[in-house]
Amino acid sequence: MSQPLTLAPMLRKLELWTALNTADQAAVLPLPHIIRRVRAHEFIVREDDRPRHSCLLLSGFAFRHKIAGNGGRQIFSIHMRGDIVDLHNSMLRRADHNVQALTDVEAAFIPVAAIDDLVVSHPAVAKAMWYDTLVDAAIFREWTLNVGRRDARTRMAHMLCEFALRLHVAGLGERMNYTLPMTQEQLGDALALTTVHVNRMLRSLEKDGFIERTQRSVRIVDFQLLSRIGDFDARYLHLEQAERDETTIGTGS
Amino acid sequence: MSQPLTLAPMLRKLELWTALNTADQAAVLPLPHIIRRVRAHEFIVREDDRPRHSCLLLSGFAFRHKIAGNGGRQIFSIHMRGDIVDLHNSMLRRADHNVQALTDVEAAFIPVAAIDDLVVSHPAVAKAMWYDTLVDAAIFREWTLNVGRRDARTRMAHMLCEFALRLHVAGLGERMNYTLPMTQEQLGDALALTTVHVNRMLRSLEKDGFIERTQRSVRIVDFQLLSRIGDFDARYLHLEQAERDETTIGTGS
DNA sequence: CGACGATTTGAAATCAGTCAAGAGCAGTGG
DNA sequence: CCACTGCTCTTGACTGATTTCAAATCGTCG
Repeated sequence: MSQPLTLAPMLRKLELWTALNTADQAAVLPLPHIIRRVRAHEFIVREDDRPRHSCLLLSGFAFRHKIAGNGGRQIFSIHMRGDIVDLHNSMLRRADHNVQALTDVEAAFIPVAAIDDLVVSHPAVAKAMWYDTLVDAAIFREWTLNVGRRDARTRMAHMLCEFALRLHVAGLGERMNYTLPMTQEQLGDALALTTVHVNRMLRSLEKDGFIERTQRSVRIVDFQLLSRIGDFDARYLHLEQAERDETTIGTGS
Repeated sequence: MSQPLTLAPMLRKLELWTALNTADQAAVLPLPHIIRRVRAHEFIVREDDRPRHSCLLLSGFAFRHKIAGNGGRQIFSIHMRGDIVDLHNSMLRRADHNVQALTDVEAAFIPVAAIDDLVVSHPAVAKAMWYDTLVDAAIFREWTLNVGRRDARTRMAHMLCEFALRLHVAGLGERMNYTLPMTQEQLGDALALTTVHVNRMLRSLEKDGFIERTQRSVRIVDFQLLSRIGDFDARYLHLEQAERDETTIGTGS
């Protein structure tokens, strides 16, 4: 059961969305949970499971995806520290997609029943979690737009911008300079492109001076510029509150 | 403020997801609201608005969409009677996408503040609404998969299956025989295809005997078969409860 | 009847996919 | 310490599904 502050990243995430009073905070932190390490590539939830736990990421990266009948894989989202990664599946009772570890992961598994009780007794927490779901949904919409209506290069640039911002907000990644937690194949499955084409688009962005790269590490030369190239407008991430007390990420200074 | 049963379709929808006791029902029905007619093509919410009402569809169809920088439009979902069509935008406080009437629409506009109060005083209702958001998100994921990983014909067939089922559940559409509320251009924006290609795919499905069509009306010859063609598996709609007491829709009898 | 939007069809162009192969890099074991 | 293995990244040539462009037909409504 470990120290009482293990679930602090969850509180941090929820408070991005709504202010929580002391009583609410005091209800979240002592939620029962089990810490477990999950190896890269292991499944956290499988489609059709009936999950009995919700999973809070403490370190590492995970992703949601689904396999089409023709074998194609579509990745829906990438998750990082503080994300409650299968609130969707566990609240719906029956998983409609897979959640898999991208890297080695440390996670807190919270019994669904405990969350069920919590949301009844603490409406403000329920609202924060609901809000979290709403933001997830907003990101899904943006990804649909990305895949459906943007060309390959724009899509790629858009993804790089989203990563930069989300890593920054999660307190990972050093501003405009971060390491992608995924291979080009996985990037392809998120963008609905082939590995080959992902590679070409990355090189194209590099050649044109929008980014610098070595292996997985990416340096965004000018965030504003890449945003324009990637048709990226951060509003869909609903981070207004989070950004209030941050220096603007776009200035690069 | 009209009769006390105007909001019954909302109750019906929420009870697809969770049982509500008499007190909860009695809290939903008298929510303050204004009935308004909205003409086809009119906007219900615009990106960047700060909506002060949530909108329950009583009749007609509406859709959510967003315009990319290159002018392309991506439709995220189609809504029908009983759908609470901008819970997303109104709860997030700042709209990140547009909601527009597809046909002439009759809708009940409920003040956001009233819903805010309701979810604090009635946790079961809050949970049902949250669940509704979760199902919306599940549908967004499936659409991303559709657009990202299925070819044009499969995508088209998938959409026709989803419509059949959802119209049926909403108590509209006559089983395997319904009228599409949208033009081929709008279908294209939902499937991320051009009008021309939508037309070709429809004709192809028709030629091969999977559907019959006249104008907007569609008859699905064999639902099981079209499901196979469209890689359609209804589980993402999370209708288990709803289907429990329905005769199987697939048998066509 | 005329007009306008929606549907249909054909031909040409293109973006991204497929196929194939080589290069780089990390970990393993001899 | 180096060869071997396996994965990821990179590149080129070719293919093909879908788009683009253009024009004809259909339907509905004033």
